[in-house]
Order: sequence, then structure tokens, then C-alpha cells
Amino acid sequence: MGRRLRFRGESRHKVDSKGRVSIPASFRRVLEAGDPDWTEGLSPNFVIVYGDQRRKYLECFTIQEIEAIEDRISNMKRGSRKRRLLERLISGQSVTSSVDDTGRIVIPVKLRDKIALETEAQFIGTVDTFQIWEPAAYEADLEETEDELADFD
Amino acid sequence: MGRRLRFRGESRHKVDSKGRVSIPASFRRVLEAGDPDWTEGLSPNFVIVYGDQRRKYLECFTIQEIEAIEDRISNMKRGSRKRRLLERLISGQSVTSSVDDTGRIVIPVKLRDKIALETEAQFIGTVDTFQIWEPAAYEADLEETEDELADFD
DNA sequence: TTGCCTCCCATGAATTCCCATGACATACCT
DNA sequence: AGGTATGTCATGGGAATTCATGGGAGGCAA
Repeated sequence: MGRRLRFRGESRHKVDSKGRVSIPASFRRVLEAGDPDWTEGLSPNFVIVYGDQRRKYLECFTIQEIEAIEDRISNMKRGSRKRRLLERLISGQSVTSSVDDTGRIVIPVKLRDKIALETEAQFIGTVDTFQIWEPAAYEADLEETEDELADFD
Repeated sequence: MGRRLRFRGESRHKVDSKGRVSIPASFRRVLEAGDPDWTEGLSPNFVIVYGDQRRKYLECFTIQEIEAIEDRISNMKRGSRKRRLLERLISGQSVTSSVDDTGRIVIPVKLRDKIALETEAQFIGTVDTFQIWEPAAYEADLEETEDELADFD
């Protein structure tokens, strides 16, 4: 298997009245490359993990990436606590979705409500996944992050 | 893997109305050598990291170089504090780009604005990355550096 | 029967591609 | 040595394509 493409960069896009959002063009390339069933002209599939209440963002995985994680879960001890938790998160609190031919995804109402998405969505790449945030929540988190970084680095 | 080429020297180039800038020819050789997908005749890819507000320059990495850093991040515990910080900084605040067949790169408007690039860009090699500065900001930083250097020896 | 979702069509703006030129260098030829 | 080809570099302009975004019609479901 060749090297896999990576999610890099951040950008902000409109969410229209139907819940549609363009995803950054570069992310589409990564999703395409990470979907074993994808071929030129098709819409790549991917998985949105939304997690429990506390999580304030949606995390999106390529098919390849999510399957790798599922495989790791299968190898864990059946019935172990860690396994049960991960199963719930990855299989239960997630939805499979796909990019349409104009490069948009539809975020289901339930998920939009969960992270309080209204008119805009903030995208950010994190190497092997990307996240979707409500812009204000993202800003808040960024500031926190930068403060911590000032301490650290 | 053989020894890797290095970015050395400095030079200044015009930024045209579309945000295009020629990069020093010697830097191209380094980018080519540092892109695992590159072969003769292709345009090498590379990554521009722009970082947070405080950073006054753009830093450019070869694919090899940035992936080594990203791999270290990917191996950290998912969701850990340190990993989140680095994801934000390195993966979030960056863009993948490529050199065109005439040896130019396009600096997106957002990044040009960030470091106040207008008609010219100053390039400077720093061994395994190179930086892009607004010329005046570069001069200012140089003086600072020289003062520090004077103290030093 | 009111939403919600999936196709299909439409458009302005931004970005990439393709072709072109002048300045230097180095190489080659006579 | 003088002149001419050859090559790389830095830079410019317009055409073609991709991107982000909006709206309508029909289907499906609670």
C-alpha cells in the first residue's frame, strides 16, 4: 500500500438551509484516496463519529482509517471495558456518509444540533482525520490551545 | 535513503497579482528530492506551515520532513493534550502546495495577508526548511538577530 | 402534509493551466 | 576571439477548469 494522503489545513464554509456544506477540496482528495471502493467519477464514502455529549465537534474518518481502527478493536479482549467503550463510540456513535458530486456533504439535523451548527462550519485537518466545529466553539478552543502552547513550547 | 539535500542561501522575488512567486532554483531541487512521489518532469509537493498569529513568516517543509513530524504526532495517544496542541499547530495551520512547471508557487491570499506580503517575498534557507518573509519584516528580524549575536560572541 | 433528503441545474469567483518573453549563462563551432 | 545555439530562470497574460454556493422538483417518511 502506498503512503496515504493527509488532512491538512483549516477553512470555514457556509451551511445552507438544507444542511449542506462544501468540504475543502483538498479533503475530498484524501477521502477519495482513502475509500477502497472509490473510482473516478464516484462519490467517496467516509464516516462521521460524533461521540458523546461532551464532544463539541464531529470527527470524520476515511473508510480505510475507520476500518483500521475497527480491526484493532476486534483484536481486543472480548467483553473488556475498553473494548465495549470503543465499540460504542466507533460503531454506535457514528454515521456513514458520502460526498456529493458538487463536493458537499449533508450533515444530519441531529448532528448539526449536537454541535450547535448554524450558518457556518469550521473545518480543520488533523493528519488522519478532520474535524467539524461550530466556529465560535472552535475559536474558544483555539485560544485555550494557544495559551497552553505558550506555556509548553 | 541517501543524505538529504539542504536549503541554503537567501533571495528575493516578485509576487505577481495572482500570488505567484518563483522560488530559488536550488530550493526546487531540495523539494524534489524530499517528495517521495516526485519523478523527473513532475511538480514536487511540499507543505507550508503558517502557525499562529505571532509567527511573522511562512515555513516550508518537504513532504518527507513534514510526514516525519506528523508520524510522531499520529503515534501519540489519541485525544491527549499534547497531541491536540500539535495537531492544531502543525496539521491545522498548514497547507499542501506544489511547485508549478515554471518553478513558481502560489501563496494563497489568506497566507499573504497573514505575513503582509505585497510585491516581494524574501526567501531564506534554514537547513531542513525554508522561510518566506515580507522583506521589511525580515530586515527587522535580521537586525534583532545581529544584536543578539553580538552579545553572544 | 410538513419536513427532510436526493437529484439536477445554475453561476460568480477563485485557481490552475498553457503559452510567451527577456535576461543571463554556458556550450559549441569556425 | 567572435558569434551562435542551447538551457535555465524569473516573470507576465489570458483561457479553461474547479470551487463554493444557491434554488427547484420529486420522493419518502413520520
